[in-house]
Amino acid sequence: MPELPEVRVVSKFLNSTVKGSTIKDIDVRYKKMIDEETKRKLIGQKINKIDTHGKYLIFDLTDYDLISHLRMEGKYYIRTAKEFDKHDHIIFYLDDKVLVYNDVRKFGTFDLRKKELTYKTKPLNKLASEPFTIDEKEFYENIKKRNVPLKTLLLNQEVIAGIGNIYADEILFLAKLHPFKLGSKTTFKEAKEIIKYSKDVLTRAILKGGTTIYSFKSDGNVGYFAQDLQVHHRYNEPCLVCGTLIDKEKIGGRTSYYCKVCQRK
DNA sequence: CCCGTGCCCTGGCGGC
DNA sequence: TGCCGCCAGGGCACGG
Repeated sequence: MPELPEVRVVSKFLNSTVKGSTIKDIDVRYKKMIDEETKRKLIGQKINKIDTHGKYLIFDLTDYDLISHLRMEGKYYIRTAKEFDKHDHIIFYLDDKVLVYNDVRKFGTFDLRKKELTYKTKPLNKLASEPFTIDEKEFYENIKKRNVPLKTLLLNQEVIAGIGNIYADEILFLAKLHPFKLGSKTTFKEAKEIIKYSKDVLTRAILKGGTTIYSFKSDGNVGYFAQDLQVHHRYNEPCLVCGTLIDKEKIGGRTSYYCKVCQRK
């Protein structure tokens, strides 16, 4: 599931392949994904660049911003084969190549906004800052008043942007904080540790091309951060710090992995 | 306002 | 081998 590092990798790929291209036509093969009016507005738009915010990709077009969220399995690739894959849902016919959006689960979303409304309307209006730019004090005050587990707060994009299930587990493990620890019980020092390790993990993941678990691929190449994961998906394997077997539990509906000895409540 | 639950969707896997 | 049921996951609507 693409999180901030994977989305950065995808945007780098898109900037290197479709920046400067113009959308000549679009084939919407899964109608629910892009409506007719949006499709009409997109045709003729030039792609100036592709930005990211958290897990969102933002195509900076001539008159609009196209906000793309990959959710679990969305991916972009430049079409080379003649045949479609059954999960190719949107085909962007650019002036010089064909860009394909492929998504097995069909969970990905597209939102088109006039530029002045991009950050004033859904889905970006309530989005928090990324760990790299978030104000520590503000983050602390925010989680301090919440009676919910840290794991849930890290996954809340209105609290901090870009962290998903995999990196949330890694961050809490490195910060030695129990995923069930409540935001309200967290100290300023601990909040700062969370930010510090968020930046650390995400930066290292970006450098490795992201994490490839399940079926995430940016452009046919895999990311290599999976081998660096210290707790996620390591149920019943020894903790790399103390040897205790890693626990697995659902928190807020999300499977969470943690070391009950190293991570304090 | 705050928090928890269920839904969207499909492939993969365990169980029989 | 085949089929069924369940699980995975991000964000949002909805309900208490």
